[in-house]
Amino acid sequence: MSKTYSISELASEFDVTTRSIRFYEDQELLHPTRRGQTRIYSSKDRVRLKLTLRGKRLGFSLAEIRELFELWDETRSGSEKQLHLMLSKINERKAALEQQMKDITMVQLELESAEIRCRQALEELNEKPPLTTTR
Amino acid sequence: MSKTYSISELASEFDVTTRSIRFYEDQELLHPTRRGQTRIYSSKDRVRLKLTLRGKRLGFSLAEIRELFELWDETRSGSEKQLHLMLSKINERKAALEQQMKDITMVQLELESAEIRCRQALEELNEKPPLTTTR
DNA sequence: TATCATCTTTACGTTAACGTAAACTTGTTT
DNA sequence: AAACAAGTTTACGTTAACGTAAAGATGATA
Repeated sequence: MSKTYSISELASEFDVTTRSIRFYEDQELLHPTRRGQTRIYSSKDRVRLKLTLRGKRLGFSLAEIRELFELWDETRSGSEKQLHLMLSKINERKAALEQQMKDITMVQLELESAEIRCRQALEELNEKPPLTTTR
Repeated sequence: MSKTYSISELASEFDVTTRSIRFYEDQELLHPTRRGQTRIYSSKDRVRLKLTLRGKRLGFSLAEIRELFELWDETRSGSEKQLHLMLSKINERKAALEQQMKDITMVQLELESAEIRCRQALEELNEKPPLTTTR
């Protein structure tokens, strides 16, 4: 038997609420088994949770994330058509991520120049201190 | 006088609805002037709209974007305290963006390997075609 | 002058992603 | 046995970011 996790273990490891984890199950992103009425999470579930949170950080909706999971599952034993569909989805995502990279780079540049302007303003404040605080 | 824009000009240029643009004004992200009751957007407003949309693509909330705008405006004639606050905000954002970069890189790698696996599966389908379609 | 196209305000509706509360079961500790 | 911790279901509440009428003002055009 490989390792399993309780809901609160995963919650604290990834710093999310149990409510969220149950919600992700409701949205069919996770499929834990049960012992009695208690949820048991496999390491596959753990990976899925990790991927889910990463996807969220990237701005994907839960529905999109689910779509990707389902596509991938279907692809593992998929027909040629399924495989081509998966490939096109993959390329959609790749294009979106490239756009995001560009956006981030732009904003980083803007932040850089903003920082420089801030530091210059600070220097000027120190070179020409207000009269009330001089001497 | 420098160039001005109507609401629908900006809407079509950036592919957003006029509803959104008015909403951004409601959230104090834009501050167009008026001619009569009609909104007139300056090129500064245009830049702000562009930055707003870019920020959104990066997962910033409108409130966060507004906060950045306000900080920047206050910083242009700011006290030392304001400048330091701005610097720390800038560094917060930089750290968040670096994390996003890492996330994107991870997902890109995963997409790459997924693509490879897809292509291999396709090759295998062609090498070993199902009996029903052979000859 | 009538009809548009474009703009406006007001206001209720919608969706996603949970938060929060209530009431209950199950296993463990005192 | 009583209390406590951790889990459960059910269900209503909340926030952000708009969508979607409805009803009216304004200037240009047929």
